[in-house]
Amino acid sequence: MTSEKILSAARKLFEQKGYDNTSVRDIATLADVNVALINYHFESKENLFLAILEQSLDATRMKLTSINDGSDPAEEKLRKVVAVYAEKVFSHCQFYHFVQRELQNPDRHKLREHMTRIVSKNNKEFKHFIESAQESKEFKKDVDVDLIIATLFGILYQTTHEFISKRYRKPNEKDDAFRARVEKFAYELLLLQLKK
Amino acid sequence: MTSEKILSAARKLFEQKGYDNTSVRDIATLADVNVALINYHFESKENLFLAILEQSLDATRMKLTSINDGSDPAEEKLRKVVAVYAEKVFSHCQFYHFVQRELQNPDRHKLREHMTRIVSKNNKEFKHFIESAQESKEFKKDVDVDLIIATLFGILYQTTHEFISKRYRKPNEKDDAFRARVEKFAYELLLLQLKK
DNA sequence: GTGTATTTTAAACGCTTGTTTAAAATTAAA
DNA sequence: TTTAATTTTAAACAAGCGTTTAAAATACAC
Repeated sequence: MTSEKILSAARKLFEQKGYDNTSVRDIATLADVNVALINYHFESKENLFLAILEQSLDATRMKLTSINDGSDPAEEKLRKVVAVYAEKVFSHCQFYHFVQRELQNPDRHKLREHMTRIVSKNNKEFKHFIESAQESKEFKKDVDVDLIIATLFGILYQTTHEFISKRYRKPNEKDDAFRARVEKFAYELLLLQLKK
Repeated sequence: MTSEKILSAARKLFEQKGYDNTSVRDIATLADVNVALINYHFESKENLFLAILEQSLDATRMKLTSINDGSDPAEEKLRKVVAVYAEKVFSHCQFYHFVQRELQNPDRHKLREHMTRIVSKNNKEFKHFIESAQESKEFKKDVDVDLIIATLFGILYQTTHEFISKRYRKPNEKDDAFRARVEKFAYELLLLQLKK
């Protein structure tokens, strides 16, 4: 019970403000528990964060695997994969931006190492999807798979920056309309690169 | 003299470690000056950062304007614009990643407001380039200009994440070879979207 | 009900942060 | 050389951080 309260408060705050800007006291206040309980249940702030990250990325990977294992044509699988990532990034954009940024912080060795390990499992699943669609000759072979994956993430992360959302958003465009536009744009751009 | 020493030390550290992870004492040590001199010359850490950001973005904007004012065909201008941004982002990737991230931190109002103002001047210059190439009928009209710009930044930021560089990089690929690959990929992808 | 483990609490610890202070040193002007 | 203004210094300030402690409260087994 206490652990769950801490986890959910911490997830909310990490997503909103990132790791550095979230203090354990913030978390304790929102979770309505004593500060010391965070260290009692999770040993450290770092451990708490890794627990949350692992939960989140595991859920994503399960979705990817299930798409991969399905019998859709590659085009439809691609659409679904893009949708999964768009959902993830748009719903928790600050959190994922933080993950991205923290991954290149040369200081926090341990945190970074652990994060890289978790993240790369998911990337592998994505790459596997494209490569098997290439083997079944649904996608072109002469493409830079890695840079295509980077392009998708790049578009999603870039458009979810709050300031850029406003800038790149059409006037009076609603959140979900904007997300749909980005999703469609990314899907079509990727398909144009991949489809034979 | 002292101001310059502080500026150059601060630029180096902000680029390496971001804003939060750079303390004024770090800066003072590297610049070999007393800590108090930072506040004496720049009033605050925040002001110091903004001074550096402004310098850097002004230089970029000048390059963009000069490309815009040149007489190259739109295709060549695009290649040059991509090169300018690739140079900027690859050479100072941690710094720009931090700027991106900090721009969406809802806490630091003042810093964010000031940064947005500086950044948006540069984005406007970029958009202006594409739109004038559309008017001269060198580029297609029915494209989502904002999302195309977002795509370029997205690719550059994404591929410069240190951990992703390693992941997306071909085995044994050198830094400059990787950058050239990304630059070419981005240029061709954008051209494919824009060219008639 | 008694005794043992687990959980929670308030308080403090040690450290780092950006900034300020007031005196000392340096520079420039008269 | 004297005076005033500028720059540099060491020290301290106040606030925030993650974490630890030792006692109090609660839960659970026998």
